[in-house]
Amino acid sequence: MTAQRRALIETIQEATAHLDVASLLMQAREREPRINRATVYRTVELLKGLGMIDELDLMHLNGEKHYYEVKTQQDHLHLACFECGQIIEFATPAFERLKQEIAAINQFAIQVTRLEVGGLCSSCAAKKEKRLQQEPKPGPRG
Amino acid sequence: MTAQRRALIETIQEATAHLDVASLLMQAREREPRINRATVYRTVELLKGLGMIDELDLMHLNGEKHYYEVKTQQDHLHLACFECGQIIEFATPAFERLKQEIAAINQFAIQVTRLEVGGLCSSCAAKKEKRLQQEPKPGPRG
DNA sequence: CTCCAGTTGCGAATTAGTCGCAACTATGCA
DNA sequence: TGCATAGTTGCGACTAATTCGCAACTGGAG
Ligand SMILES: [Mn+2]
Ligand SMILES: [Mn+2]
Ligand SMILES: [Zn+2]
Ligand SMILES: [Zn+2]
Repeated sequence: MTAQRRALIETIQEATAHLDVASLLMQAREREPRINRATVYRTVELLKGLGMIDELDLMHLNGEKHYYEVKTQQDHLHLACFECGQIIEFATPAFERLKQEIAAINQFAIQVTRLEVGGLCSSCAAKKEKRLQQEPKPGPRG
Repeated sequence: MTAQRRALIETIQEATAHLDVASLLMQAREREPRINRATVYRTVELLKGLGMIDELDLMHLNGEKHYYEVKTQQDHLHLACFECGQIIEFATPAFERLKQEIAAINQFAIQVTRLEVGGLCSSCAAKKEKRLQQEPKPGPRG
């Protein structure tokens, strides 16, 4: 257990947002300035393997980065709004049941699950609805 | 509708495996040699936006690429075995119900869903089980 | 047949992620 | 305490994935 790993783990655990590698590096450096980018990548792989963190795409709303978050007791899924970029987190027993069904039917020993949903949040859907009413003839780009 | 787009769409539709951009480019070139890598990226973005294809990570078992497949009537999920690399596809009404619940509770207009699961397939789980029995004291890398 | 909005190829640029290796350090042991 | 060393790190160069600007091209409407 090195100072670098401690800083990275604490940063992820106390983070309020989903962190990509660049943000993770910057924030971890506030705790421990001697951290290198390569160490972040290596540690993230390590923690993924240990099942301590999950990796997310968040629908690639902001480029091709990956995001990381602590793995908590109950898995949650992520809803990403294509319009406003908002990320909604959501957990439900139905998801837990689905995982059990997947494991049972396929005889598969689940270690990680990742459910990401893209679409429009309620307010953005409402805005788009209103726009369509005002402009009944759709333009060439919908 | 250009020859390039036609070739790319047909290639994805008739593909038997999940295609990354490099494979997609190679296979599409067999139909239409005048295709450039940039066009593949641009077309893939287009088709994603139109909801004609889905993008997958497949747990990044083979590097950081993304994979593409035609979007069919019923969404299916992907199970990736960390040991042998096998990808299992699976569809179930429970997943469809979960999506409806997500949309209803969050008032979210779903356009894309992506459920990926990582773990061990049944045969790899059995092998690991046997290995543990023969070697009761676990090594430092479990 | 003409025209042009939209698409493409090209090649360079950017960005994310990886790697080899020498220097360093946590940790178990004398 | 100090030593040995397995494992970790920083560095910097590298690879791979993706994006971009722009001039040339083309599908298809008229
Ligand atoms: Mn989250
Ligand atoms: Mn990804
Ligand atoms: Zn929104
Ligand atoms: Zn397997």
